[in-house]
Amino acid sequence: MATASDTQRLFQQFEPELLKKVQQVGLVRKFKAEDYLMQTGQQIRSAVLVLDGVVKVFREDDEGNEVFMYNLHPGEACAISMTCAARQLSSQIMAKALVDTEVLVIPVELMDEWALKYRSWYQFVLETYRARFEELLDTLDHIAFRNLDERLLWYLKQHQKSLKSNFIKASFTDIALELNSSREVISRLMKKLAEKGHVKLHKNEVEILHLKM
Amino acid sequence: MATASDTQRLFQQFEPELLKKVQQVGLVRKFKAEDYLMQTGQQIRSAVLVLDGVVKVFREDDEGNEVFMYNLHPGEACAISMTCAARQLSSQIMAKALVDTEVLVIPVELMDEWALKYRSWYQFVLETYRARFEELLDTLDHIAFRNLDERLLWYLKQHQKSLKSNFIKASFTDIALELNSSREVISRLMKKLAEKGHVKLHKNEVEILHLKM
DNA sequence: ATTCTCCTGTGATGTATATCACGATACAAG
DNA sequence: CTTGTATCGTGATATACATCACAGGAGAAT
Repeated sequence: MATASDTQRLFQQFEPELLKKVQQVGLVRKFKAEDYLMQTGQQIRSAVLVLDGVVKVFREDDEGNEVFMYNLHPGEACAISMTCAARQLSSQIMAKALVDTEVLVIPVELMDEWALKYRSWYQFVLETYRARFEELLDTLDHIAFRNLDERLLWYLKQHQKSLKSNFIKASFTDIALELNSSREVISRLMKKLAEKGHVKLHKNEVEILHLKM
Repeated sequence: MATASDTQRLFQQFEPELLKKVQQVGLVRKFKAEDYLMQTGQQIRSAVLVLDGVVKVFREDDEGNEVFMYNLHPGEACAISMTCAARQLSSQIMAKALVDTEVLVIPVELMDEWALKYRSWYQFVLETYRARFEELLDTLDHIAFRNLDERLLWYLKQHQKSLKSNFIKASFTDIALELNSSREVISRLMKKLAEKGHVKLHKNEVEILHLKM
């Protein structure tokens, strides 16, 4: 459970007055692992700041295929929620808690007000955009230029970093869905990684032993 | 050549005072078709607003492969330049004039000042981000989910719309580069499109006759 | 006119990945 | 224990696309 001092630590770049307001008006919402924070088509009415946990942001097409966009961690915010909120638009993306997660919800009306009033809030919004944009570009690079084996490695690294754990609880079917591939292919690639000693395979779980960086 | 009244028309959402300032301090820079406005690694010191022409924004990897991101049109701005400028970072992207182009360059110092002072500037920055982000997501969708034939059609449509012309001056080699494919493959796909009556092929030029939308 | 260079067309072949088909194993529920 | 339901492994085949090899044509330069 995130405390007031956690908030302070995560957003220490905020001016004291802004920080106080954030704590006053921000609504804390909790999500269990696997819960959806946002779904395609859903109306957005507020900005979302992550306090604790990890949120996977991704895109889904008509046939249920998905593309991973990026993970959000404590102290980070969803860029989409910020701009869509500002214009009352509906989201084109999905957001899902990877583990138990807490977020701070800021009503849309305040965002505009704060942007004009607090330099640190404006900077935060801008930095959020810049960071998400760069992550999205990184994802684009991988999809455009890399083969599946490299993308699988990338996937494993991302999860290791985001979850701060060497154990990834996911079936090959899950992983295949995230990478727009198929179970059989993931199975074969994982076997190769296991043979090279990079991972150890368990039922419904991949243990990361050592990934060359 | 873009006039003061063009600027006014393109950015009519700006408050009168802001518009005046933009015209006062904005530096007009002209680029010929094929000129680069920005290259990977280059330091960014200003925001760029497009007044006239079309600017292609794309990414390039180490081996010279590229991914198209989006085109910028009059009244639009480069999101990358905005955030990177704000943090004095270097760009990870390339920007190139597709036709003769005029842009308005705003020094980075003013961006922050204006954001706190003019609501319409802040809105503009936010809207720029939102729009570029969405376009990037669209691109991501195409690369992740579509086959080359669909992506080629998409490419043709984009150019038709951006250039407001049915004639695309580009060799198959150029197009292949933009789509991360190869000349031979584009040649075969174009032949199919020509057989279906969608395009007519000329030397170094593709004429769009009728694209199913 | 000759040569050179760039653009295009096309068959043959290679490679990465998807899909199909099937069997084996593990765990949960009855 | 039995049955059902996910999960995983693996060979065979199919598909999209890249790459190779080569040839013909168009325009620029000499």
